[in-house]
Amino acid sequence: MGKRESAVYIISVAAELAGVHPQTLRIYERKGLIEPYRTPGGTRRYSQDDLERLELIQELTAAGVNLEGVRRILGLREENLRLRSQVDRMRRLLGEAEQRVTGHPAGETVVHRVTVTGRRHLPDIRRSTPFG
Amino acid sequence: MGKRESAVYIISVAAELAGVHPQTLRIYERKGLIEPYRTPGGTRRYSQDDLERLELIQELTAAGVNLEGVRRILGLREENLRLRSQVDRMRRLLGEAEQRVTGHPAGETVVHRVTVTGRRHLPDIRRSTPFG
DNA sequence: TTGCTCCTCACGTCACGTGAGGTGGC
DNA sequence: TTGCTCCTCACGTCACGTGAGGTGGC
Repeated sequence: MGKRESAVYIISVAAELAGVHPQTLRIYERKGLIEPYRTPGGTRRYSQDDLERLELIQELTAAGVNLEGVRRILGLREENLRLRSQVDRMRRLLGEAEQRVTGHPAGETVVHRVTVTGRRHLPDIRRSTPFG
Repeated sequence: MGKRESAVYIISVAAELAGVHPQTLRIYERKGLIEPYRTPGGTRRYSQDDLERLELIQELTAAGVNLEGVRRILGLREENLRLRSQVDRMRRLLGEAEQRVTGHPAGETVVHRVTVTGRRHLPDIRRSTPFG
């Protein structure tokens, strides 16, 4: 969060863009929700990523989540995204592995074949619904 | 939550076991954190699963998360656990698929082989750290 | 100097836990 | 009847956002 080059917004601008009080941004930082880059002089600089994170924070607090809740939810969401992309990657690898065995491209049938051979169900990721 | 047979604790007992006020349990229910079984007469009955969920809720509120935050965190955690077990299952399937190709059991080298053939990294699940 | 930054302290509002008060069925 | 249940309403505390007040560097 807050790479030197991309951190371009001073706190008043970031606050205006996010629609919050500058002091609110300082509170968010103290509570560990966001960590803007600091210039050598000690002033905060917010990046575009920071602004997107602020938008998420706004959504959650508007929905009634307090700051400690927001902090944990952001962490869990990140972890969740990591796990999702990992599942996607492994699903692709399984398709490729099957193709090497059968000699033709993987389709829906591949999932079935792998399932049968492996004696296990391959769960449908589309079932997992994102939260909040 | 709250299967008929396993829901054995009346609210006063559940509250005592969870270390909270009975009225607090009613609040948790109104906020959608927990849903005990109801007898035909309309009284609440809590199961062992409910009590474990209450313990989680206690941990989170003690850490300063408010009830809307708890509600979402519990949902995200569940989803997270589902994703983790899905990754585990697919990892096992990949090992089995590789064994069929190479003719010998999968080990650390299998991960490497699959990675090379698939031109992608197989992320290490042990990297993903559980949250709060 | 002006307008920003930094910080801390104080107030108002709201969420939530506790408790009281009044009801009804085993 | 006693002790539980159900519900709603009220109060106290705390978190958080807003704002003021005083500082210092471009």
